[in-house]
Amino acid sequence: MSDLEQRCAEAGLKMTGQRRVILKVLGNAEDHPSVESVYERARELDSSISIATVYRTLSLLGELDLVIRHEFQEGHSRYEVNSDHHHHLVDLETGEVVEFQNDELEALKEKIARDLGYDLVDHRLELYGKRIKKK
Amino acid sequence: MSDLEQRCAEAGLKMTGQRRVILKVLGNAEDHPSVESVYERARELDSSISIATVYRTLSLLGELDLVIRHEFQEGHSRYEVNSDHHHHLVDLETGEVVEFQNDELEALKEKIARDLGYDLVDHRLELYGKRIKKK
DNA sequence: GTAGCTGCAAACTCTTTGCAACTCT
DNA sequence: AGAGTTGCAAAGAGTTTGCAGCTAC
Repeated sequence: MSDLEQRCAEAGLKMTGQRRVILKVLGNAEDHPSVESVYERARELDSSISIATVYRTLSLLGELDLVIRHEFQEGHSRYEVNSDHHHHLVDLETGEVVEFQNDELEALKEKIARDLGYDLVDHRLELYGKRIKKK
Repeated sequence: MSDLEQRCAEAGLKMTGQRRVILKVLGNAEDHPSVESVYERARELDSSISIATVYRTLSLLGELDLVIRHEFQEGHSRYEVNSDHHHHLVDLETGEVVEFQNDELEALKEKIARDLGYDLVDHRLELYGKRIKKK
C-alpha cells in the first residue's frame, strides 16, 4: 500500500479502485497536472473512470491536505502531492514549473503578516519569468 | 477629464457613456471590486449598462495595464486601478483586502528568480490570514 | 460615414451536484 | 447490511461571443 493510500485509509476513506488509480497517477506525476490531465492519465489505467470522480477525489484529497490545489493564471486548477513546502516559478515561454524554497522568504512573510496584525494562515507566491539566455 | 479617461483616449479608445461610468466607478473604488460589484455600482449611475460591457471594458483596461486583475482564491476576479506597486493580505474572516509594500521582499524575489536563471517578468504574492484578537 | 461599441441572449469552460446503482468494510 | 462511492447527465458559476443596431469620432 502506497503512502498516499495509507494516509487516505487513516482518514477513513474507502479504498476503491478509482481512488487507487487516481492516487497512483498523483504519486507518479513529476509535474503539476490539471484535472483534465489527471483524468486522462487515470483513464489509461481504468477507462471507465469519470471526470466527476476525479473532481470529487481531488477535492477530498485537498481537504485532507494530501494534495495542494494551485490556480496559476490559466483559468483552471492544477494539483500536486503535498510533500515539502516550496514555491513555484512559471516559465512564461514553456509553461514549465520550477520549484524553489527560501527560508528568508518564509520568515519575511510571517513578519509582514504579524506587523499588519494578522496570523498568517496561508499564502501564495508565484514568480513568472523568462529564462536568461546564455551567450 | 479624469486621468483614467485621459489614458484611455491616448490608447485610442472611444469615450462612450458606459466607459466613463465604469472608469468613474473604478476611480472611486477604495476596495478591490469584483466584476459583479463594478456592474452594480455602474448600474446606479446608468441603469441601462450591461454586464457584457463591464466584462469587455475591464478586459480592455487590463490589456492596457490601467487596471490589475486579481484572482484571489474565491472563484472570480477582482479589479483595482493600477497605481503604486503593492501586495495583498486577504482577511479570511471578512474578505477584506489589506495592501502592503515591502522593499526587502521586492529585492528577494528578484534575487530568487535570478539565482534560478530567470528574468522576473511578473509575480504574485498574496497572504491569507486572520486578525489577531486583542484581549 | 464608418470603425468601434453596445445590449441581448446564447454559448462556453470549469466545476459541482442529484440520483439511482453499486461496492468497500 | 449500510454508509460511502460511482457514473451519468443536468445544473451552476463565471465569463466570452455573435449579431444587429447604435454612437463617437
